[in-house]
Amino acid sequence: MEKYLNILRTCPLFAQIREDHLLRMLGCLGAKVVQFDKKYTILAEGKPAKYIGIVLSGSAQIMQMDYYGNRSLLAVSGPGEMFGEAFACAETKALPVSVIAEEPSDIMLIDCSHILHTCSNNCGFHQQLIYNLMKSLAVKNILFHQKIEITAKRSTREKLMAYLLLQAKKAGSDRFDIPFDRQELADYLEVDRSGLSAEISKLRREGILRSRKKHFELL
Amino acid sequence: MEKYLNILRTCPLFAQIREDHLLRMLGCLGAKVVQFDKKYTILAEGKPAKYIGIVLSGSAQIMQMDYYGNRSLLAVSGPGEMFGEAFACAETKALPVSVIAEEPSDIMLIDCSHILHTCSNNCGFHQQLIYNLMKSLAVKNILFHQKIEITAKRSTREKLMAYLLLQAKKAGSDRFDIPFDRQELADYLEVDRSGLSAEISKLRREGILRSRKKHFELL
DNA sequence: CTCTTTTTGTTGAAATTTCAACAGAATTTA
DNA sequence: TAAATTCTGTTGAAATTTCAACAAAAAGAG
Repeated sequence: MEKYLNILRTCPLFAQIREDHLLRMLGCLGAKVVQFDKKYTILAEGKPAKYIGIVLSGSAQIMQMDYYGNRSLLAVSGPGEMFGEAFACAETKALPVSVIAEEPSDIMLIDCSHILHTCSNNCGFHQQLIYNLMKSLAVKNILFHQKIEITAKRSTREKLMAYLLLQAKKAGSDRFDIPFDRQELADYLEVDRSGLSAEISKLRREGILRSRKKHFELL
Repeated sequence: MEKYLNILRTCPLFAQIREDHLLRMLGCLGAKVVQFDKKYTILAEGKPAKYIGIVLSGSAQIMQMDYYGNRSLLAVSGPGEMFGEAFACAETKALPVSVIAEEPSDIMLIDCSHILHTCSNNCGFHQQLIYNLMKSLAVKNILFHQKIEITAKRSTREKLMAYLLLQAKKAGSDRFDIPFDRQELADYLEVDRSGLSAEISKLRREGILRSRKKHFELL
């Protein structure tokens, strides 16, 4: 567990928690670490939503599929980031999403009820954890909000530009890499992949951007 | 303030708070009540996001507009429900949405920093409020999630049916009323109003539903 | 009750998206 | 390195959505 301390320190769930307390706390919470190979399912749709996941290495895609295979990519969590906490905190019966390892990943799983329902030795840590969860959930809300703002646009071009402008702003530069390949970007924007490729080419021809695979430059 | 107690009791922010403590707490939090006429702006896009709003009577629409007037309706809060808490809790600089009174409404506004940063007399209430906020944010996350699940569908018909099926499930009956008029439903589903009307007519002709204004019956 | 305003439904044309199929590039595997 | 697989860009046809304009219905105002 010690080898993960550096990454756990960056996890917002453990903000303001002293490092020497962290290890003991993990024991108290029953945290366990599981390794997943590329494309393996970390949490499966329909299963009880009891776990909070923390990416220790690799990355996790939160996705949803409808009855006829239309994939919707909701978010991607990288090292130090959490997933599943909204469903766990709301004590949802069945998970409406699947979480997939994008690459070989180490994932920490914590049974959320251990955080929500304070243990017998009413340690002050619980209060901090709940505060941290509240903060994280607020931020997640805002991320969802941004996704809605982007996908609410009516055309592929508008969605794409809204997304790229946001990425540029986040990167603080007109040159940046996105974390998606074409299919994933299409799934995130909720559009057709081939139409997305066509639109990117069009923007390139119009001199609005330059791009090569995951790298983009806005001109 | 007393006359609002009945509705405040139903607000998830005050879950598990004893009624006799509630009034004092509201004073401590600097809660104020403001009345808004129909279509008036309760919170304006771009302003600092410091307030949590609670609908005491009437209802509030959370909406967003892009540069060319495409409206997107994110959510509607009715009596006892909160709005703006995600932005306030995340301490967002500028509000990315506007909140509009759908009808004449009484709204309670609470400066969120009074909840987040515990006051000198470190009352146990703060802990409960933060726990309640955490729970509410988790639920809001799930609501956003449902909206994404609906609007991720590719056609007007699929979006509409996904929405109606969810409403039917929520109502526990195939006959139910929706809280939107046609334009609002179109704004929520992120589709064109006239196309939505046409689709509803088509579903009616196909014998899949019956509807009159805001009332729907799935057959 | 009448007049005005708002809401809803219809329509056809224009624009866009989706779909399916394929070819070339890039990457991975053996 | 060669072969196999995955990813990306292209294309044209079919399906859908948006847009604009209008008429009918319903709701609100005086």
